[in-house]
Amino acid sequence: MSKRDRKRAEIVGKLATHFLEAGLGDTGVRRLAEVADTSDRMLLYYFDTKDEILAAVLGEIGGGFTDVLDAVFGTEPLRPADAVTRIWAMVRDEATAGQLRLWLDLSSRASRGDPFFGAIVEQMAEGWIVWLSGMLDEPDAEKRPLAELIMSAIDGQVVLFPTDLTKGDAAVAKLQDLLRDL
Amino acid sequence: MSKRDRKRAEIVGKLATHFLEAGLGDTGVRRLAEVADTSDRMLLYYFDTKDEILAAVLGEIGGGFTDVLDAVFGTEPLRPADAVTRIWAMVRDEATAGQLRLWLDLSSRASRGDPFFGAIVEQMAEGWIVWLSGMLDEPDAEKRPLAELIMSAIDGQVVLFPTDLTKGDAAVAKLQDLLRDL
DNA sequence: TAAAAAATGTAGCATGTGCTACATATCAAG
DNA sequence: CTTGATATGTAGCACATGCTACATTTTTTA
Repeated sequence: MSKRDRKRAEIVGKLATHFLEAGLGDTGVRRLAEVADTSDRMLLYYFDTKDEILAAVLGEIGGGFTDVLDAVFGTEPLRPADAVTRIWAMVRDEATAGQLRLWLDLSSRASRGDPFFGAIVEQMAEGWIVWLSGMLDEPDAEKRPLAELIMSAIDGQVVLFPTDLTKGDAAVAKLQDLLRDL
Repeated sequence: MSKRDRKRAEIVGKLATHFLEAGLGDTGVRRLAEVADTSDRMLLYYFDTKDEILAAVLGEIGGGFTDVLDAVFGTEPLRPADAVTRIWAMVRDEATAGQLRLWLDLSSRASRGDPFFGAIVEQMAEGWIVWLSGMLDEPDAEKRPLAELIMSAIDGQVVLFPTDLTKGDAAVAKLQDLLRDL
């Protein structure tokens, strides 16, 4: 691995950690440089453009995310209601909150028409959905719509109650009720 | 009402309309001035600061929001699956898309801890939920959790598929399936 | 060890931002 | 009509943005 590649990986790692903790926030190159313990000059030496930096970092976050999921969950099949229990517990956990905040940030930028963020969100959403639908103990034809419903209901809590996720408990419980009859 | 107050109201009105149609987007003073048919010089003559402008506009939007909902829908009771049909149609409509985009914007800012945006989102979320639960033809105890679930599932589509809401059709259909057995 | 290549610092450009100083124009009150 | 307040245009400041030109140091290679 060339020095360039190592440096890029190091920078991406530091920025990914920071974004997960602090949300997307200020993405100015001078600020990114601070976070990565280098100078803006060097950032733009190792990367061609600011967008390339963000793409690399968000790609890393998106890619590493399903690993996290696999680590937190097993890979054994789950009944839908149980999957909801697990995912909701994870989302409610403060350690995961940064990722959700980040997700909201990305989506809102994507929905403003920014094609760069649009592509990233699409990729991440697909990752979540494929992962979850693979775990569901249901007929194949039902897996994907169910996974999409569960993911959207969970994400919806973040939109609806961004300042206090506990308010989402009732809706999630209701979803589990409905899913238990499957 | 002084001329100053009238001018302020006029500006706030134009900006609110624009934000509801186009999302928060570019909030630079020069752009806001264009939208409000005036100059940046005049915007900052009638308002002390850019933040004061945004506060006034978002306050206006938050306050008048349930009126918009009542105007679009009637007030007759609906079975949950039918409510989903109507709301989803409304959200899928391009004319409403801006409101959702705006909501996403506000939520993402709120989730970063900004108390001003937090309050607005809370107000809007509560408005939607109360409005929807009032329309549901269900036992009282079930109304609110159901309304929250429906709203969150719909909002979740916007987070999951910000660039192409049609992808949310399958999940919404699944939700309707589950609700039909109630 | 000399030459070539890679890495890094310094300074700055062009554009965009929120906001303001200053000069005028318009209008109401005496 | 004069005068003072209100309203509006023109120009620009100070700072932030992504990015780059140029010089210099450090490392690699022959």
